[in-house]
Amino acid sequence: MPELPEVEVVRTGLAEHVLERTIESVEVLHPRAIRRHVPGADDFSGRLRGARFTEASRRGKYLWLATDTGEAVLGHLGMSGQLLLQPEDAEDEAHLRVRVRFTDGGPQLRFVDQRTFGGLSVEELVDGLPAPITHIAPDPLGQDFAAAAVVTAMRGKRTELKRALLDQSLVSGIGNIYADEALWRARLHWSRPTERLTARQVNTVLEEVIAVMRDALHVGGTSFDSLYVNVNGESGYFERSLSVYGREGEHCARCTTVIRREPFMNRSSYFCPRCQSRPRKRKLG
DNA sequence: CCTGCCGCCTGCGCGC
DNA sequence: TGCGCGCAGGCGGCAG
Repeated sequence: MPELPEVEVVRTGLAEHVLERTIESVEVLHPRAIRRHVPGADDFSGRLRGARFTEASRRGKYLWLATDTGEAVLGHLGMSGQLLLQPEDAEDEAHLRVRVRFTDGGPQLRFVDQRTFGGLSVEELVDGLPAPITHIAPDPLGQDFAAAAVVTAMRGKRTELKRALLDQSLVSGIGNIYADEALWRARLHWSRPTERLTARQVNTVLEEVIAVMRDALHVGGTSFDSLYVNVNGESGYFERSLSVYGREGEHCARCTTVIRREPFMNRSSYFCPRCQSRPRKRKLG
């Protein structure tokens, strides 16, 4: 469940269910799930055994659980990852990758990931951030988000607007869905060159990113299928509120023009060709 | 330095 | 019915 609102739903669930619990054992069932943990599975399990989770945090699409040993389990859900709380006797999921048992004998924490693009690792905290994600920019729902600085940085890039929105080192947490939704709300075409946008236009699209993510968060995030669920396996309801994403051939809610899909970075961009007019080619010089 | 493209994985739905 | 293909919400690494 990869974009910010879905990851935040998971973080909230973890905060409710795993804090102040002590780890009895950690079982790695698929080595690829901990490939970012360089010292390997035994080290991963060994570092966590006996530790207690103290805090559940998130930046963009990364989340981490700090422990009383001063380290943290860093997680990314990739395209298909789930963190679930399951009773001891619940059958193993088909794509169960990592299992955490607690000394209290309560529900296990399970990392389930069909495509294994996601993963877990144990990391040192550097100024409160796991070391591998210091390059990830603050996300739009965070306290430390500075819109003016992001506007300046984006306008300094020579790329297309949607590429900039997906660039996690500029602003984090945005993925394909919320990029398309924010662009539609801001009435901007995905391929607008960033260096020709006004500060006001970039500000608008960032404000719409915040608005659409807040809306999604209020209904538990976006779920297209059973892969995208909270820690209790429940789906969010934002899918029904999407204005353009996945709606090729349907009518724009603002102007009734037919929504289009275009190939973009080996996936898709959805947009209203009338509300979001394509940038004109401009002569060089 | 910057930008853009590729590979990593599995499963599902569609058209033939 | 079966098969091949395109598609899927992401990222790091690397080439140019």
